[in-house]
Amino acid sequence: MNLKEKVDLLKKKGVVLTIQRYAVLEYLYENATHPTVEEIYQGLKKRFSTISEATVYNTLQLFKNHNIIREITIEKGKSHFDYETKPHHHFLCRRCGCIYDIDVEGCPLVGKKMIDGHRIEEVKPYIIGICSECLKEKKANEKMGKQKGIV
Amino acid sequence: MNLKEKVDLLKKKGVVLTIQRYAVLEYLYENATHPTVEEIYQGLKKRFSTISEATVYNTLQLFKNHNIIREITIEKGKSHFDYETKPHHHFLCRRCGCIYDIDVEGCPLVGKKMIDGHRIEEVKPYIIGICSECLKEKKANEKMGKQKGIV
DNA sequence: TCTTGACTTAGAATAATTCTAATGTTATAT
DNA sequence: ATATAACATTAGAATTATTCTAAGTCAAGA
Repeated sequence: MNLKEKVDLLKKKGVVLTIQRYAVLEYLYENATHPTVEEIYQGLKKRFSTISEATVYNTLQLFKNHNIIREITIEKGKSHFDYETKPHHHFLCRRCGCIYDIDVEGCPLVGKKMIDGHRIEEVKPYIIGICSECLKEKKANEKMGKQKGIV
Repeated sequence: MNLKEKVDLLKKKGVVLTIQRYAVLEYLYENATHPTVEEIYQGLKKRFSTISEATVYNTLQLFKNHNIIREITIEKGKSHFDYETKPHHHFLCRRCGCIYDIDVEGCPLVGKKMIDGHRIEEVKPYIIGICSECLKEKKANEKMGKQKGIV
């Protein structure tokens, strides 16, 4: 869904789109890197010097409740936010901290409504490891004999 | 793996099993409810009045690094710990906060080593919703006309 | 214009976790 | 058996992410 469609959807739901709220949504749209609250806050402060962290928190919570964005909490104590709401997996690189979107073919949970008698509302499949970029680097370093292995 | 097997495994790895460390492992073995650090700490304080939260944190970290236990972080800012290390899914009830173990048949990620060029080390599939117990309660309340629906 | 209610702000409060420095314990080599 | 070094534990301080609070700001309708 593009930015305009989400804005229209929010308006239809009766959500007041203040300048700060629009800026948060726009930031997420333009930064598909799954930013944290702090990153969003720092990014917006450049344009809105008086914006407060509480507003960023409130706005993200508001959008989340309207299913306009998704919250990702792979590492404890740090929330990331995703403009994309279609179900997909996330890969966290333990080395560089980057989060990648992953499409897993044939996940039996996608579209499932119930499991073991429990009602499914949301599925958050997180994968943790070392990303392709870091693997490349590791290999290069080993060739040069600089590091014996990062692991 | 039972308690004795894990204790032996730790000893073989050269980990000193102090009385506090053993107590943490035993607590997890006896409480399969995915307790938080606070719950473990409070539980152990009854027997070891001087145990410190830092020790619980350190010990859990130590066990985790040796793949003796697993850490679960579904909700942001709260870690739960699991004695069971075999790959399985977790279901969090948004209403009562309980965490259930789930066996998902045919998950294409189980046993997979690589995805999109990234190296997989751990898979954490979290499912969020309303558990069967809470669904029952909800239904009962609706019948009695007490609540219109909890959602 | 005035009022009302919702939004934003700055800073305080809270909660989970980590750090620190002092103390206690254990294992090893003599 | 003892000294020593290495490691573990403790209590409390510090840090970090998040939420709360109270005051100020803004916008829409009477």
